[in-house]
Amino acid sequence: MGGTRRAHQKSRAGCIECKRRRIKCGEEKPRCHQCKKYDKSCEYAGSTLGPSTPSTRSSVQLHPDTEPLSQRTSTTPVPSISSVPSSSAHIPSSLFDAQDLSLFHHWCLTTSISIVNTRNLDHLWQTTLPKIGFRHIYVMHSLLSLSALHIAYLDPFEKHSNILNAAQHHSKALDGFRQDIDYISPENCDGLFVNAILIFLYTFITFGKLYDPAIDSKVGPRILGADWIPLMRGVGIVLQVGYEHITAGPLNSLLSIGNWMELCPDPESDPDDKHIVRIREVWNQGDNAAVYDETLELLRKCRAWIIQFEKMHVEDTSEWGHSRSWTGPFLWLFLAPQRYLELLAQRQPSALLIFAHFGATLHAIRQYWWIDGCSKSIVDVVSESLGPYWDHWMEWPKQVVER
DNA sequence: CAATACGCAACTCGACATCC
DNA sequence: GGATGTCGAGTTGCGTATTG
Repeated sequence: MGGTRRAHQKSRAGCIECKRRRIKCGEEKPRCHQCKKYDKSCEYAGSTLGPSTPSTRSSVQLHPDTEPLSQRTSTTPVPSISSVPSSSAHIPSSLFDAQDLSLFHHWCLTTSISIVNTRNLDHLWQTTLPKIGFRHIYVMHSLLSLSALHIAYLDPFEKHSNILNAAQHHSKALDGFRQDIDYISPENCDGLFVNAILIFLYTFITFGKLYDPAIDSKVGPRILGADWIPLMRGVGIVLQVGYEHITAGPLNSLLSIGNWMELCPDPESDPDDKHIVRIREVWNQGDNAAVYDETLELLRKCRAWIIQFEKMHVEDTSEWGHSRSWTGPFLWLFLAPQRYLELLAQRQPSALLIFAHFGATLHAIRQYWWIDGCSKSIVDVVSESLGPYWDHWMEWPKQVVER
């Protein structure tokens, strides 16, 4: 005791173990010096820890009523699980507030089995994903955000507050994703991959039926890729590094692409194929024609993929493991050429037109609640962006989404 | 004696006030 | 409006007591 203390530089993002032990963390990644020295598992919080978030040492975070949900905005850091470590062994239960636990309960009982609603795959959403969520807190945030959106979808009276709550969790899920993607390893590639899918679902849901102009004034840019195009690149990086590990693990079934490679667009089984094919006239021989042609062929394939499941008998889909029609949009978005996504971001008319036809294609799988309303939003936003000059080419997508 | 626990000084940073 | 200062809540990690 006595004397002056040694001056020191404070870190702001030390690892969970060093914080718990109240010792200096050098923040080396993937393992800090202290954790290496004492052979501890070194985990960094999956979300940004705002300077004003309550101390992780105090256990006062079980306080659902201290801040009305309606006052929670994306710029107001929500106390509670923002600093939960990514290891289940280190999650103090007091860091979850009662509302989060309620959302988790809803995920396990209801939302998880509503995503694809197929017996063979429900287990993955209901059990495997929460397990990954215990290891990677950003995945847990994603699960909670989808759960909140699902409640908002089911109960219009609770819509506004649940959408706000979902936005909070989504923002933390994104923060964690951004942090972890710089350190892809066998330990986190499952978490990163599954989080990308969940973030994607979130994006779809929020510009579908649950779109709320009071909360989100920039739906147009979001629908046209402001959110999901950068995410697409992230998924590509995760799969480049972790593909073998993911396919060898519990998420294997999410990566299985069945007969996609052999699938051929078939005008006979798709009566609307002519509407898709005809938009080639728009870019015929012009700049980027090859990119648009390739993207359009992928879209036709995506339609063939969805249609084959519509026509399958239940016993056939069970042979497949489950109906995979819901994966169609993901496959198209993921396989679309990078150049196409750039052209879409630039709002080139041909790219927008293809995207509107993709929107119309989504209409075929609107039985999934998370896609309900997306097709109309996409077509509306594209139509507004293109203007009346393109109405002739937008006729069919507009018709489809009004059905 | 090394590892762990934790009191509390030092520090950070947002909010607000004041001045230019 | 921007720059600067002050305040105080919250966070970090030094240094020491305790434990095995």
